[in-house]
Amino acid sequence: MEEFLQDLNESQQQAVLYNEGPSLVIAGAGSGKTRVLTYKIAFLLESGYAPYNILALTFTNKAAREMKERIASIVGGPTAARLWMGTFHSIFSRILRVNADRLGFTSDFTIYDTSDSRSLLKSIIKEKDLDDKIYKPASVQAIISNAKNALITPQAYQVNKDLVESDERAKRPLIKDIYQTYWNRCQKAGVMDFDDLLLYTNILFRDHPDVLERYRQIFRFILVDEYQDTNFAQHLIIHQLSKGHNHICVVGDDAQSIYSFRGANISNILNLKSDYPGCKTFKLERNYRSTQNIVRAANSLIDKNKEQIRKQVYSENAVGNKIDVLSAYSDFEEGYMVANRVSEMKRLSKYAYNDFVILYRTNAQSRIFEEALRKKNIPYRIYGGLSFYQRKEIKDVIAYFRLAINPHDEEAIKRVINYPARGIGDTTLGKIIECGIHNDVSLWQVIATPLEYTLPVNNGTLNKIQKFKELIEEFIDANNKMNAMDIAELIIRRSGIFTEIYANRSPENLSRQENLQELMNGIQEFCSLRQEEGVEEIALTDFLAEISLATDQDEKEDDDSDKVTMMTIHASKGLEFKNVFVVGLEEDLFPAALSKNSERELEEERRLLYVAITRAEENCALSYAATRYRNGQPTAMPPSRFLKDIDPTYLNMPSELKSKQNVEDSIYSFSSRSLGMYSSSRSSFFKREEPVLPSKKQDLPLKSYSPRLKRLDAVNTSSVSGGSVSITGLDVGARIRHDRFGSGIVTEISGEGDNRKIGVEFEQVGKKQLLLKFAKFTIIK
DNA sequence: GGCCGGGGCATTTTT
DNA sequence: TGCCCCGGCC
Repeated sequence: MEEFLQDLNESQQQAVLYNEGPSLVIAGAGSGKTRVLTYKIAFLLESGYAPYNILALTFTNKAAREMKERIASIVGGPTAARLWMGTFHSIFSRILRVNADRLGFTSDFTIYDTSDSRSLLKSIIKEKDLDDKIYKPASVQAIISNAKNALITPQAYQVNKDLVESDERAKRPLIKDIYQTYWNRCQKAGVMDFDDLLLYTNILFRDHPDVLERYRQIFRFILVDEYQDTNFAQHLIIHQLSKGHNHICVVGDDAQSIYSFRGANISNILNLKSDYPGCKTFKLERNYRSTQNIVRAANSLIDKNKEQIRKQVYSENAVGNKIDVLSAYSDFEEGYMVANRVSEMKRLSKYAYNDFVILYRTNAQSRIFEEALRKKNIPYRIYGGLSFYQRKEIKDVIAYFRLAINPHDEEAIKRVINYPARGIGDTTLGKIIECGIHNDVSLWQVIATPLEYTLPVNNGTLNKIQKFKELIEEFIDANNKMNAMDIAELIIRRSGIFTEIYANRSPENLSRQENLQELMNGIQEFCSLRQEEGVEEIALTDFLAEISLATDQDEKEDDDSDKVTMMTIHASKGLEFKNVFVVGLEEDLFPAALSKNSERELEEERRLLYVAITRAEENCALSYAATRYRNGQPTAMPPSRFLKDIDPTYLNMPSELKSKQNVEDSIYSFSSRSLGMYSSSRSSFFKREEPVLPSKKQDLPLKSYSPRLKRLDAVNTSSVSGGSVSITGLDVGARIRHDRFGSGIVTEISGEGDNRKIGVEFEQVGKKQLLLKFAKFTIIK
């Protein structure tokens, strides 16, 4: 440990060593926050805490994975693996599964992602004959999500005057009913959405003190990363768990709180002291990332925010260049200026394309930079877009997986009841849904026993439904007997998806085939990882539990080619680049027009720019355009007010801005749904009488899975090599090249027909099993 | 079921 | 200006 401490500066050391009571570590940008967190955990382990007594929460899978790896390198893999480390959602979904019976769920509940819940809301709105122009699914979803994050159940919502009146004012009085219906439907279907995972955890702890007490005993030390991004539900879970021992350390930076629109509440960190009396604050103020000019410029900007914890972030790196402010006539020209600068800088210095990032406020801005870079032959990559698990073909397969585990899952049923086409169209589905609502049962119950619920369909349809039911039952049955890999295969084959997707070699199908292959590789990798950890039988449930909470946010590690990066500022949090371009610094774009309603949101926009600037290690440039195509129209754009917020000492201003003051001193109007709207019900949450949910007796042992699925490739490459057709010349000893795994030697061949697989010893990645049906590789000799 | 065209729309998106 | 969704049509 001694030698580790030498890696830390004074304030980092203090933060690591103080563990007697609650502490808050304010970690300025680039101040070595992760290092403190990892060393602190290592230190706790050394001071006698068992790994399974430490709970360490992060917001992203990626952060959890990285921290786990770093801790493993200090204390060893097996110890690190026993830590309770993961995202809020993954850790508490594990806890919910173990205690599901207390909440009227089974441990097999499935998880709705954002699009599932939106789709359910859509159908509810339709069923209620409401106008979806007024009850926009997305807005309704946001309102419900906010309510859940504030721990307001439908019952509580209905009696909450503020909320009900606010909805009435907005001419949407029925939101409370939609919420109630949505809630009931999720229960019937045995599913939870992302927000439910946190809300039900709170309900579990509130209504079952014995459970809370048990976890208080287990989690003897709690650490939370990125605390500025916690919402009320998360805050309360932590508060409940740490009550008593108060061994809690939260790390964060209020200046980097940029997710309030997702429910994050900056006051959680600002007011931490009142929640944890005696809380010690440590400030990590030395920035190791950026030049002095960049740090000072960023400081001068964030200084304009009222709501913040004051700190003195400083750098002892070189003074560095001033921040360039680039003024363009048009968005078009802005693209060219940036592209030109990239090539100039690359030519004049030793920079690689990887050293550059273009950060924008909205995804729509990327186009123009793409064009400009392409014209100059500058390679680039764009982050954001459809994640792997959101691709249609993947969602389809996963819907079947979900049904094998939880056939009541409504959205999964809707998705695949007629995919591949089996003659159960919208009309029939509509009847099934109606019948389910009428009898207060799940769709699956109607499908399983249509006669019992007098489903009004003809015999032909009844037959088709029967077939579908048998199919799903086959999967359920198989799921009880087979491991993840085998059942995944079975599902893909028996559902008809295989036939569908491998029917022809159209480009779309080829891409689907690749994605399907990728999914199988993902399961494969998941299984082999788990096997390495000594788990023999890997159930599909475990895989599903993992990927339901996986997003594709992780960066593309296997693409190490030299490219300029483009992404939104939000996506850039936590990353660093030598050279940063922050583009589109214009009023109504950055700050966004909608954020000008309130000072709060404006401050968040300012923090967003702070985050953007502090990504830079060596150079930073801010650009704006005087005109920009917006909604088809060329629009005059005044420069962003934020340009005035930065101390000009650290800027190279264009002469134009120096002379005339066209940054308007605008009058903002404050309005509408302020952040306080949910506050009235919050504090009383733990006292409120809630209808106790019916409980079912079912107890499952805690499954010990460690979430770490290696990232799947989300990018469509167009290379295709047919391994699925002919396998002549493929024998033990043959040398093959695989798209992903590189080259290797075939060491064994096994299985028959569709099950035929080969074992390959790859040079880079070691031994892998490949299903011939799916594997794409070429035989080299 | 798939294709086409019109209309509405257009912040950010850790799980 | 583009994109996405829906409705109408084959």
